[in-house]
Amino acid sequence: LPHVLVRKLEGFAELSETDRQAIESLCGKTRTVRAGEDLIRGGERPDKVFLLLEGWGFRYKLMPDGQRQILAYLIPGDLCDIHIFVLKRMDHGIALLSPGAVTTISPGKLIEVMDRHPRVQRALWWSSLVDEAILREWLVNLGQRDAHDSLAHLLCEMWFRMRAVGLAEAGKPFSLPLTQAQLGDTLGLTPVAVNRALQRLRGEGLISLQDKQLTIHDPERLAAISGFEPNYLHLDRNGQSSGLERQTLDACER
Amino acid sequence: LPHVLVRKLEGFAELSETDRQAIESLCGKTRTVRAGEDLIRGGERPDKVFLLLEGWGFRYKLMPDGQRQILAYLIPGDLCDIHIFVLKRMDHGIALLSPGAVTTISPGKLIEVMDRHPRVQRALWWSSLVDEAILREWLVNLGQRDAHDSLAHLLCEMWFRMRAVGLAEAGKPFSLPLTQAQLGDTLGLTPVAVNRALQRLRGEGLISLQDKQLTIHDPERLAAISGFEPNYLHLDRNGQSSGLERQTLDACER
DNA sequence: CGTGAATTTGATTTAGCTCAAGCGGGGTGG
DNA sequence: CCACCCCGCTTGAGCTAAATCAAATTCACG
Repeated sequence: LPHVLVRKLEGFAELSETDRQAIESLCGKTRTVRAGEDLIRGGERPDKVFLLLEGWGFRYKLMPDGQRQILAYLIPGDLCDIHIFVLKRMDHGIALLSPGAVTTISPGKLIEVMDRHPRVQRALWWSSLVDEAILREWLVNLGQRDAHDSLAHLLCEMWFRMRAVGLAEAGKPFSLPLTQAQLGDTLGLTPVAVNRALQRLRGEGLISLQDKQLTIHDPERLAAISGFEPNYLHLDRNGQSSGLERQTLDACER
Repeated sequence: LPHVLVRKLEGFAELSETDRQAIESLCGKTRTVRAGEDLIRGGERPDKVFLLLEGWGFRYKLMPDGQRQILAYLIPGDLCDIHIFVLKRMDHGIALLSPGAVTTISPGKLIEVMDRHPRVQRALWWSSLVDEAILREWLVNLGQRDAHDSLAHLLCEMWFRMRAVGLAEAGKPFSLPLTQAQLGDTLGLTPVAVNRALQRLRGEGLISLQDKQLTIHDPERLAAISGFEPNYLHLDRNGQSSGLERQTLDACER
């Protein structure tokens, strides 16, 4: 089975066999994690990088009144995160939504691999740029779109992301292990607003969602109503993931 | 006069004299930019990096209906941006809010300097982590805080950022060249909601804002009501900006 | 089975939107 | 030099999407 991180990074850069081996050598022992378990909490000093192997995770911030804002979803292959170990303390927490598995990577080893394998470094860099682009698009969701449209947009995004790592295909249902309350914490809505928006999407024949399995019946229409433009995910390299400009690539290569 | 980018990066890492010279050598000829002028538009292929020398800039996305979401503010010393030249096309635009000046940096030269000056590279990396952290905090603003609190939070943030580059000091007014409509595009509010929230902040004796000059009369109270916690800006290195953990620093140093 | 969590539905309230009108000041052109 | 105009700010009066409150129903799991 192809390593989940290799698969993800191959979406961002062409990797050699030794690149692939280097990536695989990063991983330590895997650890299973219960649903809801924190990998790290806001304010803690991170000393290792987690790689999510199975299940979904999420970044979050807690408000003094107990409200929660979800800042990102992590799916298999995502690092949590490549670079935060540079900073003294986490400014947010990371937890699992569903039971899953992670492996830990030591910062030192990661830096070593990045030094020796520029293509890997570039792929990691790229991937963190995509994370930032997603954050910007979520800002648009919260700032400009109403409940119905922002939910539609989020579902489109998750479908594209899952497809990019081989966990979803056109026309088939895929796993979306989120409660309506968690969707609400993502979009700044109450659970009841999420419920009604979901009803409407179902009524419009756009999606089915039951038992945490989401089916998107009409991706084009769903994208159209929500203004979803997949370019921000930078996934257009050979139809999958975005390519580098040649000159920049060469420059990076030294 | 100390170079604006040097000053900013010194907030993130201790730099040697040669580091400082390398940074200054990056800059080409400066160009003045009119208020409202685009540096780059969404969808374009970036081929250079801009460094903002004077004035305020902002990142934005346009909606099909003409609505605008502001994604970030850029103040003197900010790069727009260090790394986006890796990606094929901009997924957002960058423009100036006020008349200003920029200089352009070639990607190749930047990569060369980063290779030769690891401390500079780390400072740039750090600074992009802070940008991401700001994005996360804005998400909390839009998702969880009401108009009054999110406006208060944003004003706190801008005060801290301006202070960190020496453009504001405690008790004194500083330049905030934003219209109420632009504040609205930032916080997902209409201009009239912004106006009323500003009135209330003024009425509470927290701020004065006239002629684009903002005075914060009671920073503690303003921070308290909005739940502002400056740690996400990672500015605590010797009271200014956050320090690296020793071991990580050494690891990065190779 | 039973219990707590997740979903659904309904009724009411409200923060912020929309629409609209007035005001002030700075820049432009006659 | 003045008149005009445009833009940003302010204020007022409804309106509406989503919040809040509440309860019923279904579901997952021990």
